Amino acid sequence: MNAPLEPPIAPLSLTGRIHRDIQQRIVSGDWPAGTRIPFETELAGQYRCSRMTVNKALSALVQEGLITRRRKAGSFVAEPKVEQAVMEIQDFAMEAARLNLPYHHEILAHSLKRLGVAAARAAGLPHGARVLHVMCRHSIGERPVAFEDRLIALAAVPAAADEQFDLIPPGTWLLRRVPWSQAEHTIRACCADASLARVLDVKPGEACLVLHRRTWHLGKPVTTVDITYAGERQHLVGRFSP
Amino acid sequence: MNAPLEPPIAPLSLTGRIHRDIQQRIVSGDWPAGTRIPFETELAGQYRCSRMTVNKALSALVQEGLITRRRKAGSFVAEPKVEQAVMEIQDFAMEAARLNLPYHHEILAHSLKRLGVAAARAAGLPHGARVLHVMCRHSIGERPVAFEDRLIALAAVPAAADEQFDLIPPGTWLLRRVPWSQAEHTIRACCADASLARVLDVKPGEACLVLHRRTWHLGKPVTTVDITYAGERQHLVGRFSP
DNA sequence: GGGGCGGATACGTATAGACATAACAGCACG
DNA sequence: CGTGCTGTTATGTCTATACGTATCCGCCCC
Repeated sequence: MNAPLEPPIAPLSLTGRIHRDIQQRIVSGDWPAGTRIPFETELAGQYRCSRMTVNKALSALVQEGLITRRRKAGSFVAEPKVEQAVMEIQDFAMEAARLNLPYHHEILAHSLKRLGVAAARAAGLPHGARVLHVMCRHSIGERPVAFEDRLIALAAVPAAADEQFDLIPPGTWLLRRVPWSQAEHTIRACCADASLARVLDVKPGEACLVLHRRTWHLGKPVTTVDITYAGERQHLVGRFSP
Repeated sequence: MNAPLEPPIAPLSLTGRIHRDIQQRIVSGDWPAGTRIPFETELAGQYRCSRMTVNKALSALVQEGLITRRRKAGSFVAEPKVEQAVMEIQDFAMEAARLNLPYHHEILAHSLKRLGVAAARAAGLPHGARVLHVMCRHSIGERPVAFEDRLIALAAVPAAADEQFDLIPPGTWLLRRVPWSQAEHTIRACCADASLARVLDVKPGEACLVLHRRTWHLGKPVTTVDITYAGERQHLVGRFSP
């Protein structure tokens, strides 16, 4: 069922054509939300194919959230879930490569500790949990672009205790080694205080973007990170379709 | 094929079980990226079902981006596209309902105009295009939560010219009436200047989150909006899985 | 008039079989 | 030695059929 996702150079399969035709009529506004689309049997007649072929196309549209289906009632164009957007979080190294500038990071702090009560609650970890605390600055060219403040739960990632992160930044290291099954993002704005301003080379009081991310694996916390982007030089971008 | 997305209260179909089993092994890290998953015929044997049944489950996994398939070679666990996150943008009215507080909005400005050169470029519209310019404040309870500054291209949405937006805020109105096929988000931080501080009831200089969204329909711009969230009271949250 | 019942309907799921196609592997021939 | 042919294999696609099941709609009876 990946045909409709690929460039339509290859001659589309029948299922793919049905899928594309209906998708076009929906996104073009031809069939607004709530429209009842033809029954499986009707479509099967129109395309001179079996009901299963139509069914595969419609099932794919359900999976994409474009239609909903009810027994006996029929298939209907779904309400657009516009409030969901695919947000692409920047990878600093990639961003630097795109700008043709060198990327580097510096480890500012690196310590093993046990969490106090307040810190444990903030991180969603049990009181006294052993964690690795890493602080790190990312730079593109000569300008700092972000400050990263991260806790890694050693219960979930024991190997992190032996890692210095001097060659690979902690985010990249974790992505490569640890699977994750759930995550949560929070994005907010804050004003840079004196120490943050110094680290990021911005004026004190300048607005910064803070991305807070918590990651779990099979219900157990893996890592908690605050990434503070340097002032108005940085922003997050996302492009998406319904 | 929507079974695996629903709560598993209903007894899962065979296709759904195969789907879930494989999905679990992938997200659990049991089968890391690149692992070849059993052939369709093998799985059909294991589950004592026909190849079509397995095929439907695997097709759904392809659509979700969890696996890739190559003829003759087999099916493989895909590289995780971790940098994609589903970001849920808050709907003010819904947020207010959740807090059991009244929501209301006020139209602060409402004018028909033609775009100057600079404004047209910023909005991605042709110079001289007729637009509706609306500014609006959203409040939950008695506190303002966001300031909305929106341009609506009348070429794409002629009906907007006759709408006062006094009952329905412009964002909601557009969502209900106009289909869209592409959008772009930019999130950045800014410091509130004097007028913004007054509108949002925050201290001048306080950091605010700005969500800039441009929407197209069939390649033609529909609307451009800046939503400025009131200081540190507001933030964006997203929860997601690989 | 209204409430319950049953039939018709449209989707949900699964089967078995068929042929097409891409790709790999091994063999043979130049 | 490498190049091309061919057979095997796994997926891709489609058909025809079957039965389950939720739901709608209209009929009938009270």
